Parts: sequence; structure tokens; C-alpha cells
Amino acid sequence: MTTQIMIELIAVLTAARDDSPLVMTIDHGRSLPSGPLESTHRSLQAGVRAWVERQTGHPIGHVEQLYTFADHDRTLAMPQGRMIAISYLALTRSHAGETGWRNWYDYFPWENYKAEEGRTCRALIEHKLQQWVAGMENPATRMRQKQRCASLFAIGNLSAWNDELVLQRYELLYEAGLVVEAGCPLEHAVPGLAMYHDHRRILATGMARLRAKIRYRPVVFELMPEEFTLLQLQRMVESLSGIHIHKQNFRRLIMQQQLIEETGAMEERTGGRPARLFRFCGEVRQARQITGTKVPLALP
Amino acid sequence: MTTQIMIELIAVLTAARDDSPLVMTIDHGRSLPSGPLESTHRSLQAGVRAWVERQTGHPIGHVEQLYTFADHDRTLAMPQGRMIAISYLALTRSHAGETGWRNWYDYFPWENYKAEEGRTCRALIEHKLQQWVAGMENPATRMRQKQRCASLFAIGNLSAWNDELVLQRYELLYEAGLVVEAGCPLEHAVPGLAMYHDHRRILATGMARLRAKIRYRPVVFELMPEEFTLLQLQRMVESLSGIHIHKQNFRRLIMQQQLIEETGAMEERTGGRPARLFRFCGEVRQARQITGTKVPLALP
DNA sequence: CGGCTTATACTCAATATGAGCATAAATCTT
DNA sequence: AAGATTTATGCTCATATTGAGTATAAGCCG
Repeated sequence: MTTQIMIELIAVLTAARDDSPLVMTIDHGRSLPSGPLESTHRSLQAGVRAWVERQTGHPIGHVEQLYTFADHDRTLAMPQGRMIAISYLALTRSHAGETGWRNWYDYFPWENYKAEEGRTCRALIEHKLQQWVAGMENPATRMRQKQRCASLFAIGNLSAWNDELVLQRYELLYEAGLVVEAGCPLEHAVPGLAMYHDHRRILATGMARLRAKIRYRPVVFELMPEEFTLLQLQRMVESLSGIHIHKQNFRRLIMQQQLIEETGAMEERTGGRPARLFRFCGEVRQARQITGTKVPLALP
Repeated sequence: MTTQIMIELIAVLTAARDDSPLVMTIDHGRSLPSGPLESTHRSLQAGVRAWVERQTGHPIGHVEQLYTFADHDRTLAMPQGRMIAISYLALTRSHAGETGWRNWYDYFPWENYKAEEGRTCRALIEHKLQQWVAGMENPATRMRQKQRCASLFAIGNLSAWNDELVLQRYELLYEAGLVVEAGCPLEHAVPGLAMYHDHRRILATGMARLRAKIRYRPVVFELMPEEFTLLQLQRMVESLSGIHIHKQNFRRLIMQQQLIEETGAMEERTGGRPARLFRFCGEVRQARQITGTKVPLALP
């Protein structure tokens, strides 16, 4: 009765450097690190932890499950059995000298909303989506898809950009046949590196989860160094979410939550007035896991 | 290399009747409906849909993945292989005459915050947790656990009740040895029906997910009848979240979001002044999946 | 020294939220 | 039938939160 089943663990391992969110890859950036569940692994999470640490040599701060797939794509590769993929989001701090780290926005340039590069990319996408929609026969479908494009990519001034919809936007582009993974030739595809299988989709899932999570859980600190300035923290949130934050309001919101405490030391190399250094409050860590965190990232 | 692996699909199927949130069970309420992934299932979600509909005879409105486990517990049951459980949250509207539906709060009486029954149950829990904490040797651990109990069960007036922490509260009770599943004899356990395996834990996961989700996605409507009054909608939200909502503010928030439209008809059997009937706006359905919904359920 | 950069404190208006008052329109009680 | 009770619905008001901007401080650099 039981068919041959293989369990694959896939990790979206994220770190950050110089205000750039990074993802660990293999195959020259074409795959996410992944490996089979082994019988020595005591649990799924232990399995992910085990080989991510084996790969990077560093402990992982935070691991959470993303999604479990049993795609047709995967099943076709082993017709007599079934392939189940369980994906995880993992965060780590240190990554010195390791290879395989790639910028998120190499794969999703349009998601870097605040950057000039992102703007031009979205302009191109808007154009291509318009063509896609225009080619539809059924007027009702056309209308609905036009609406969908508009709200996902903030086209027109009716809808605002929502940074959490990374997956939905990727899926739209996939359906529109504008990504290489959907069989689109490279020269017609939208900018951004493709990946093997559905790994880019999984990366999108991880990015979306992290963007959502930093709004209400203090996970950003898993990516920050031990001591940091408020601007560094803000830049981190901005780079993850891809959107710009009002500096003074960011400070206000962070300070009033008592998530961080002064170290007493100052950062001198700011290029301007020296900044106070802070550290994440370990004591409230447990409590805040429960209570939650706020960050001034408004949703429409 | 591949060991014998069995995939089990488990569903937290939820409906509602008379302002009571219900969950579908089997084994006289001791198990959640679950079945093996079959080779005829085209995908995991299709598998869940297939046999939930086979069981209830009704279409499911909303299905989403909860979590994938590979618990020791489960693995011990089949030592030569591995058992993976993939759990889902499913919502359905109609359930007339079917057996197997149980009230959520039969399993988690303490989660019914607004009810008198919940209050007394929490008072008992508070007492038992106090004993548990008092028996700890290490003062630092005792302090931390005391703090944990306080914030999870809103003990003292420092922390407010957070309805989303269903799973965390169950896990605390499990660690404290106050539930039957943890090996506690029935007479010492906290009130509430136990389930086989970790099914009550999975139910807690589903409840938590739904409580979180109704805050920002219009999923409540999956549980509502086609036409409803504002009070019925409010009662539904209240019963799911377990907490009380200010009536006028609820109306204000719902109305200003244009999620629902008047049908023109009135509900006469209100026991007071007749109420306008509303329906969920199908047109904005798609858009709201993206934009989100608000409900006046404040978090601390 | 003046010009540039970043840090930090504070103000102000617009909005959102929590709580309550008041009135309307039914049913139930006596 | 009048009054009590119940639910529906409209509106006010104080407070909290948020978005945006001004002002000043304290380093750098030429």
C-alpha cells in the first residue's frame, strides 16, 4: 500500500551583509540547499539544523517551517513513487567568508521597492503584464486579471505596494509566462535570476514569511550583530522589507517598546555625529516572543 | 537508503453552529479525522479535500496547511520506518445532521475567555500552575516559568489575555504535566477532553491559526451562512476568538471596510428591533484576499 | 570656519481606537 | 394598552497611534 516516498528538506537560509539580505544557494546560485531526510535525524527541524550547520559551520538562530509540497513536477521525476519537499526558513548571523550567499534581489529585483533598480524593473513588468492582459479573450477574466495585476504591483493609485505579497507576485508572473521557470525564453522573461525546480518559489515563500514576521516578532535581531546602532537596525528592516521607513518614527516606535538597551558605548564611524550602540534585551526575549513587536511598516 | 515512510493527512475541520465553533472528530471525539496519502491524490491539498468531502459530503471553502510533524511518538509506532503527519485547517459552512462535530471548548475550556466556564477553569489552572512553579528547585528557572505562566494566562495585571496563544498555553500545560496526554492521571488533569496521539495539539494549532487569521483575512465568512446580520457576524468572531467585542465599534469597523453589502431583506426574529441582512461581497473577495480585513480584536 | 553628514529631540495634524450615550423598533409583561 | 425589555443603529468624545515635518546637536572634511 505504501508507495516509495522520499522526503526532501529545503532551506531558505537567510543572513544579511551591508544592508543586503542574502540567501544561501548551491549550484552557482541555481538551487537552495536541500538534502534528504536521513534516518539519523531525530526530527525534521533537527534534520534541517544538522545539515545547514554542516554546510555553513555556524549555529542557526531561528528555524521555522514554511510549507510542505508534493508537486506534480517533483513526482514526475520519480514516477513510481512520490517526492515530498518540506521547506524551512532559517536565520543566521555570521557568514564570514562563505561562498554561496546571494542577494535576495538578484532573484527578485522588482521586490526591492525602494531601489531605483526595482523601479525600472517594475516599469518593465507593468508593460509586459499589460500585454498579457490585453491578449485575453474573455472580458470578465481580462477585467479580473487586470485588477489582480494592479493590486499586486500597485499599478495606478488605487492600491498601495504591499511588501508581503512576494509569493503572489511571483505566481502572477509565472501564470503570465514571464519567468524562465514557466517555460519562457530568457530574452522574453522579466529580469531576475531563475532557479531549478520550484526553488525560486520557495525563496519567495521565505521572503514573504520573513517580511510578515518582522512586523510582529523580534526576529530581525537574529540577523543583527551583537551591538548595533538604530540606523543599522532601520537599514536592516528596510532592506528586508524593501521599503523606506521614516527615520524619526522608526526610532520612536523601537524605543518605546523596550526591546533594546544601550550598551553605553558609541559607534564613532557613522560619517556624522556618533551614534549610541544598543543590544537586544535578552531578558525580555522570552516575553516578547509572546507579546510581539512593532515596526513602522504600514500595510494599505 | 529510503526508509519506509508513511504520510498521514490530518485535518482540523471547523464549522460553527449557534455561536459555537465546532471541530470534526472521529473515535467518539478522541481523534481528528485523518487518513493516509493515497497514490491517487494529485496533491496534498487534493488529498485532504478528497476525503474530507468523502466524510462530510460537503465542499470545503478554505483549506490551508498547518504544520508537518515527524514526531518521535509517531515514529516509535513504526520502528522500522517513519511516520510523517501533515496537518491542515479546513473551513466549511454546512454540517446539518452529521455526527462527529464537537465544540472547540470541550477540549480547551480555558480558551473560552468570555464565558463563565472559562473563568473558573482558568482559576483552577492558575492554582495548579502555581504549585508546579513552586516545586522548582532552580530559582532562575522558577522565576522564568512563573513569568511564562503569567503572560500566557494573563495572571496578575501586567499582561493581558492574548487569544492567539492557544498552542503555547497547551504546551505549557503539557510541560507542567497537567494534561492527560502528558501522562497525567485524569483526576489531576486540568478540565477538557483529551485526544489520542498529539491530536489535541494539532487542534490547538488550528485554533490559533484561525484566531490569528480572522484578524487580517476575511475567512470568517467561510463559516457564515449566505445572509447574516451584523450581530450574527460579531457572535461568530467572538466565539472563535473567545473574547468579547464592543458592539458599536465592531459595526463601525466592518461597515467602513465595504466587505459586506445589504441584501435589502431584514431579519425579524432578533428578539428586538429587526436587523438588516448582509452578504459578503463576492466582487471584492479576490481583492480582499490581497488587501486584508480588520476586526476590532486588539492585541496587548 | 562653513558645509556636509548623521543623531536625536520635539511638535503637530490626521487617524484610529475604546468606551459610552441616545434613539429606534421590535417583543414580552402585566 | 402602557411600560419593560431586547436588539439595532447612529453619533459623540477622549485618548492613543501614526505619518510627516522642524529644530538642534555633534561629529567629519576641506
